[in-house]
Amino acid sequence: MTTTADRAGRPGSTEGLRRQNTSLVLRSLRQLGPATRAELAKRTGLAKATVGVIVAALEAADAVTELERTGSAVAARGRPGVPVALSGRRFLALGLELNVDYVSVAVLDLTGTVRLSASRPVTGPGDVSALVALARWARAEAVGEAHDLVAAGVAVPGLVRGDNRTIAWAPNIGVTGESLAAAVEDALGCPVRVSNDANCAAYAEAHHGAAVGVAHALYLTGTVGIGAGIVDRGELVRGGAGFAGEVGHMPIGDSTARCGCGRQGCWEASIGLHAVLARVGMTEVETPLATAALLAGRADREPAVVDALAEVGHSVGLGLAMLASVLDPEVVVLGGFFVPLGERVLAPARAALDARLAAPAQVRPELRLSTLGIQAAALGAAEQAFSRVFAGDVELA
Amino acid sequence: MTTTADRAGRPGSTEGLRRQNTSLVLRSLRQLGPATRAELAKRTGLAKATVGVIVAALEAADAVTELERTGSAVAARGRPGVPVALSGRRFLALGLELNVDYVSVAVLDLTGTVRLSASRPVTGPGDVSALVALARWARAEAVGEAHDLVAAGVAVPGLVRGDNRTIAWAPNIGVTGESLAAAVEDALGCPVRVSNDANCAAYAEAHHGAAVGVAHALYLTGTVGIGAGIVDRGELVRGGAGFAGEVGHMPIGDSTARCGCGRQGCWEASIGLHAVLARVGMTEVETPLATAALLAGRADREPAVVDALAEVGHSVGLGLAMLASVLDPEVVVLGGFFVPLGERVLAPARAALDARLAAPAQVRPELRLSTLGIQAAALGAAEQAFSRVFAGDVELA
DNA sequence: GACTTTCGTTCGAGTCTCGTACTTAATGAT
DNA sequence: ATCATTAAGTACGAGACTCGAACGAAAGTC
Repeated sequence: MTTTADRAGRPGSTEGLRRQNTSLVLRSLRQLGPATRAELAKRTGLAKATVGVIVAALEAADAVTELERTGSAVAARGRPGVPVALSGRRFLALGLELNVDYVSVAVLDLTGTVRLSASRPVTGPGDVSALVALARWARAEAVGEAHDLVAAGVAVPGLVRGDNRTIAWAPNIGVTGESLAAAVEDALGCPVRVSNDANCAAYAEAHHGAAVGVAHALYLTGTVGIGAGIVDRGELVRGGAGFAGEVGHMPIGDSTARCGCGRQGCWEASIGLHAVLARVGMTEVETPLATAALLAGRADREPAVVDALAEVGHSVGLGLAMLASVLDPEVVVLGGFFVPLGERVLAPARAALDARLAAPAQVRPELRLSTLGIQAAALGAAEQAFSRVFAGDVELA
Repeated sequence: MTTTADRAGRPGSTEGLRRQNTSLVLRSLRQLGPATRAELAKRTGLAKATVGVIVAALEAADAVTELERTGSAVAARGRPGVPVALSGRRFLALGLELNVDYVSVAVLDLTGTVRLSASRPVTGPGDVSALVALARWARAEAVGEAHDLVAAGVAVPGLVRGDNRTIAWAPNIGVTGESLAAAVEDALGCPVRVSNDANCAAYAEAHHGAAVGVAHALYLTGTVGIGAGIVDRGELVRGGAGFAGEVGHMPIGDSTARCGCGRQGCWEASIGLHAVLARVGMTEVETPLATAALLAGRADREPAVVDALAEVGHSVGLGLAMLASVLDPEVVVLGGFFVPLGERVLAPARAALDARLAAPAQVRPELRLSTLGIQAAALGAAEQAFSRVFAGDVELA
């Protein structure tokens, strides 16, 4: 059992202090954009001299670069400062996703720019060798000899333990244990962390997508199953074993609906892809997203489909009401097959949510659609790989 | 809107480093008990010399004391060390609870010992002057001139904003805004933080009660309403506005049950005190706890009551299944009127929970009864007041 | 061209942690 | 009894870091 003693328990040396302040500068540059040293001092509260030293070290490590002074700048009074920005020249992070019908990869640089992003369909579920091949290809393509790969992350649809390594249960891809982490580590030669796909996607939306800068966000993904990722105070809520966010089998919606898990009344059985298709008498095509796009097309012509989607939206809203009561997020992002369905699901979900808000003082969380699409999980995995840098746990040198 | 930039954003000086390491030593003493300087060095990873300096400073501030060498110690080889322990001599924290039918107070010293604990019934709901009087009395009684009051906390049944000051909505006590915080601050002359009562109780259980040392715990309180407190990684999950844990009005259980809030199907309408009493045809006596004790007595004689409580337990389990899916706690603590009802509710709740666990890999969270009773919230408020000390945010001097 | 304003750096002072060496206090062997 | 051994706690100097003040540099303004 995890105890509170684990947490926050490392001794701090002066070197640690340096890392801490360095990460403060890095975060400031990442979140608030380029700035002169003087501006950075104001932003961070550090002394001008300290910022100077830190920036010099970062510059030497090729983590930041001085920008050309923009001629269009407002003519200020004194000596103009030279803006410093994060540099994408050296440090990269890599994110992978191993899913049922595809594998994908994203490479991110320190500035947050996506350097490479690709998906490939796979024939069988849980094709680890395809993932490793994709990883190797991405490494050769985007990283090469000129860059340093800081770390990598792998997103999987399944339960991953709190060690960010061990897959406890992932029936859809049929991979368990630490073998996946080991295989990818071997292929890339850098530290690898495995995470749940919804958690990764949530992290991605909170850093790049529809919920940028939001500290308390909830991400709901719809594929065949339903999964959630929870961001509280900017950090993922993982739970005791690392299994938080497994919302697909909560008893919500139609209590008679049979679920693939063998029980009745699971949320997934009301709003999962198969449930939606059953409602409108449609069969699945290649991917959930393609299927949903087709469905959205039909909704333009058939009022019955609109009604069916409204019912789905209602169940979505009911579940979100539950989650909002528990977690009080500022923004809820819907991903997966919900994106093509758009307002047809969102609007009734909002209505159901409004009807279910606990207190007058409580504000309905904003419902948004994912902007990252299928790349969300891989992107989030990459961003998570950088998180240790921005947290000051690891040094750029 | 809160953004991620708020978090973790203070610059670190060498002085801050010192505070950080000092808090590391304090936490080690609090969680793992007294230890010699050498043992502390091993526990924390700090150098022996550093621990010596830190302990000397803490001793000078009367925050720790050297213990008499226990004669019964195993005869070790070299020079025996002198154990150092947290001292209760100087620093105290005070916790208050303002509730519908009572106010209560708890005073805690640095060692975690409860120095004073008292409850008083009040005539009208939200009797702020009674709370202030109790606070003054406790200050005179337990703090006096000999001690330093580090900080205080107030627990209230209602929605408190993330600033830990502003009450946004608390219909049961009819107090809103910052007036309560100001009144208590004025009476005590130390910083005051206001929090939700369930959050405080959860914090108390995680530090003193049924979930000591558990990093991921969920607390469920039953009074007239139902509320939850969420502990993740040892810290309270507050949500965007600070309203996380408002689980009473989630749509769970009997979907036709009418709730006091005007809607149907709220969890509270199935497992709240009034719902339970209605099931067995009983009326409320003075307090929820007394009522539940009476009810437990009836259950010894009347099988129908046992059945009714089993139904309640089932609904409790259903809701906990939901919460466990979302949050994955290691331990769930039930408080309030659930305590007297004990296994009569717990056992069916466990059964319902087992039937609803999402994945085979998922372990059912342990269900326990609160051990702190009515004092939980006040105790948690006091403990929270100390949290800034143990986090290294504030110095003992 | 002198003045003002602001940026970035230099430098010395002050803190803090750390490793080493040293002193102290106990046990166990001779 | 005496001395080696073992381990705890302390003293001290080295090294790292941040900070404020002072200073030089690079603009615009009068």
